[in-house]
Amino acid sequence: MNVTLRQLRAFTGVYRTRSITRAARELGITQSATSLLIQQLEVQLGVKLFDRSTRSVHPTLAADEAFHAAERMLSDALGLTRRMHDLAQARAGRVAFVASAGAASALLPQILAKFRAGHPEIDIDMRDVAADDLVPRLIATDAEFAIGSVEGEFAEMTIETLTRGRLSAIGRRTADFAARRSLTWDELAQLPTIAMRRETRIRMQIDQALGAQGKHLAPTYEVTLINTALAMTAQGLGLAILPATMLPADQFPTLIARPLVRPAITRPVSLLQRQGQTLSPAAQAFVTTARTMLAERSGRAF
Amino acid sequence: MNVTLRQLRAFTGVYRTRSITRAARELGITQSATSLLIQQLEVQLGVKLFDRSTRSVHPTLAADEAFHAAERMLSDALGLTRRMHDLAQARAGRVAFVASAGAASALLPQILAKFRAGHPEIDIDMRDVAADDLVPRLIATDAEFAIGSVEGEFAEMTIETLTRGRLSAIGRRTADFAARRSLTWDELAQLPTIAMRRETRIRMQIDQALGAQGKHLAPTYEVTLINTALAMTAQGLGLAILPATMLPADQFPTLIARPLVRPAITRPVSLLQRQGQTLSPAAQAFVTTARTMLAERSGRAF
DNA sequence: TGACATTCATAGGTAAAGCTCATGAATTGA
DNA sequence: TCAATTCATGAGCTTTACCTATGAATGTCA
Repeated sequence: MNVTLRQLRAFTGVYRTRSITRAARELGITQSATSLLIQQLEVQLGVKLFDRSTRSVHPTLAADEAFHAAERMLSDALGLTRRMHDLAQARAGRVAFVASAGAASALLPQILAKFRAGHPEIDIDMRDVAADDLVPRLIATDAEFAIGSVEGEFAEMTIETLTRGRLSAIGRRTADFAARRSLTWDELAQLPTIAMRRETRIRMQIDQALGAQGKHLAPTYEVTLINTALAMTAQGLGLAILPATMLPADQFPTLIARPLVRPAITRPVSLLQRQGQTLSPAAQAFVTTARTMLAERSGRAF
Repeated sequence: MNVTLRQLRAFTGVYRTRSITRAARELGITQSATSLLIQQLEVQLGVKLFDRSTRSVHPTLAADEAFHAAERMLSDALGLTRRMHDLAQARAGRVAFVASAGAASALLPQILAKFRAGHPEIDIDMRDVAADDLVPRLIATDAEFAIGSVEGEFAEMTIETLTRGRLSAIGRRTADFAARRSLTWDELAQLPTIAMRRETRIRMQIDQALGAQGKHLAPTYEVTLINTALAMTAQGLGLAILPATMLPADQFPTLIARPLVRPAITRPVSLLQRQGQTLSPAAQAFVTTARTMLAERSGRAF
């Protein structure tokens, strides 16, 4: 056998109280059990720890030395359990994840704000990357999950769609535009539009979906950055063609989104995890927050 | 229940080897026992520590954190047992004791040298005090024992006589003097003598013992320090009247001691301990050394 | 692709440990 | 001197710990 924390607890108790009986009361066990624990420890360590008469208990010099080590181990044990419980309840910890640039700019700020409010002690490490890098970065780094738009399947990955962003026309809140419930792509052809460049993921998906229907998008402006498109829209240069999820409402309060139909094109916002790896409690809490917020958002019409 | 060191040992084993089976082998228990220990620990801490499939074991982030704390506790435990075993075997530690000035100067140097040779890692704290202070200092300080000449009994003290120093005449190794086996006090009266002053313990004992026989000591010289007496003797000024134990043979190689008889007066060299207090292993070892060396010495004729 | 080997989890039984209760011995204090 | 307190010990019971055996899943190699 070996030294146990029980024995050390009994030992520090007796050392501090100078009494087996009192220590036993503290520990919630009987005096005889405590007596035995001390005897065991003495055998383990090969040292007499207390000079005991039938009436009194006096620590030896060895006990003086052992006391500090014992206290340290016990407080380590307590610290460990406390820390782990904090982690378990997401009162502490760290969330590291990957987010595609689009999600990071439009969706995540609100989620982060809400999560922080509920879990102020949790460190957040968000790595925003280009869409193509989402999965590679999740695989290669210590990120626990990824949020972004991906198509298809990946080996060793779980993919869960959190919400779908409908491809929408985003424009200023004019009476005319606000009255519309949706626009068709054909209607859009008559209007000045701002779309992403052909190299971007979003644009590629649009071209492909429209092409399948024999249609074709001829935007007035083509840009690389989402924010540029939105800023131009806010200036009244045209309607931005983007997933509604990519409109940060607080940043562009004058803009509203109306879904594009015929065909309706949707892009998933997905949560990716490594298969067989449980998320840390902190990450779980974060994902839960994200799920609920995005589910609410899905309920609303874009 | 609570976290146990067993569980932590299993945990660090599995963490390092990434395998329950291998860890079990290391620990010398079965795979199932190890599996259970990990499960228990997870329950205790409220955290999942490993992502386990039927084939593999991967530490979680919580495990990464817990690992360091666990290792520290285990190495503390090992350090504690090692340190205590060292203490137990007197391979380490500290001996604090009180010695009367006489013992400290004549008897203890050799004992210290021998002890140090056998126990080089033990710190020695010898407090040399006047004879009257021997017991008070033992009571008041953390000294574990005292060595010196005491008469009578003391409450709460164990007294063990290690050797007895016969009151002797100490003189130069002349053919004449060396031939003598002993001297009587009456013979001494004819010779030049060097004795301690009347205030000293030794002298008081001499005067008392002689007085009981109607005799009287009239020394040629009276000094306070033993060393002075010996130095004077070495110069041939007379015979020093001292316990034979107080002649450090190596310091005064020219001097020899011959017992004084009619009456023979002896002074004990005693070991004093607090009753009911066990000595530390280091102190025990020291006392053993002292006992054997002084016993040998008693065997020799002074 | 299918047989095999490896690995982890679980269940049942047994050995060991841990605890309580009861009792005894020593010491303190009234 | 008697009562009260305190520690140690032994008997008996309960809980824990462990091992063996077995099952389920997964990776491996022909």
